Amino acid sequence: MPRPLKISYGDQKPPYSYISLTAMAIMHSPQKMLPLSEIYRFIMEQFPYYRKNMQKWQNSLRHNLSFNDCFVKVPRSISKAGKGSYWTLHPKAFDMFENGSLLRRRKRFRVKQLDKDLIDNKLAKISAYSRFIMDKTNALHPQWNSLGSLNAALAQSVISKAYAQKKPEYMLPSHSSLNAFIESFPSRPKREFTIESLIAPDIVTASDNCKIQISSIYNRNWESGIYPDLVRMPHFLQSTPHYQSYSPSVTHHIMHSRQETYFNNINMYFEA
DNA sequence: AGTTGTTTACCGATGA
DNA sequence: TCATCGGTAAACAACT
Ligand SMILES: [Mg+2]
Repeated sequence: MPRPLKISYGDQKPPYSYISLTAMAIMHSPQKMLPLSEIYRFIMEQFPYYRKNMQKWQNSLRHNLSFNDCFVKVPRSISKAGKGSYWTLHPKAFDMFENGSLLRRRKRFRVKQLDKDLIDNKLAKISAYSRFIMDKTNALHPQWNSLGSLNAALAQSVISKAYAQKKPEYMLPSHSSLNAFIESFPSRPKREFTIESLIAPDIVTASDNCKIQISSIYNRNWESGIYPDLVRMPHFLQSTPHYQSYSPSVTHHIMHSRQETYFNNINMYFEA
């Protein structure tokens, strides 16, 4: 990663690309991830050049965050307030700026298309799983699917009570067996070379009111300390017909990666 | 209304 | 030289 600079560039433009500057900010943060506003702050504090024309270079920086695979979003935990996601580096991009920090890298970091296909498959399974959950919820409590004015707290208590009583129709696989359970769902066929499928956004519609979008992928271990504060896979009981956002986690292994654990962070939106 | 994030497009710079 | 990397502008969706 680019070095911290004791050198002051004054009003001169520092010899770093936006990618370098962003990586610098991220690597200097305690948890190796920052919200967008903190990336701004770091750059402006370190380099006076960027205290002017903020709308322009911040637009460029946002473009870099989205465009480059080396930057991935990490969803905020529900407990933490905040506007956007955290941004971190893809673990395989951590040594991207090994030899100094030049304006231009040898190669632009890209995630293998095969990996993206793997994510797509997993996403389809999770989508099917969420549909299963939604259908099951609707079957058990069809009245909850009717419009709006449901008492979410009441629904929560009803279901958590049934769950505590271990009523079989309410039970879900434990978290430890969840991955296998999700894996048992069918995946989507390979992406076809039609215009529509190539143009289609990476959003899979599980059911009418459930959208799932890949938020980030990374491969840190639980022990690495950088692991974000994720929320466990929610009970289907939590998916009341109110707008909610979850960050379920799913593990899978990718070929040639030995001890690394890949995590998909996926935002699921349920709306009434 | 301002922020955050995605995407397309164009062009200059740069490295192999 | 040529493929690609980086900077910039801009349209736009979605969220707070
Ligand atoms: Mg990205």
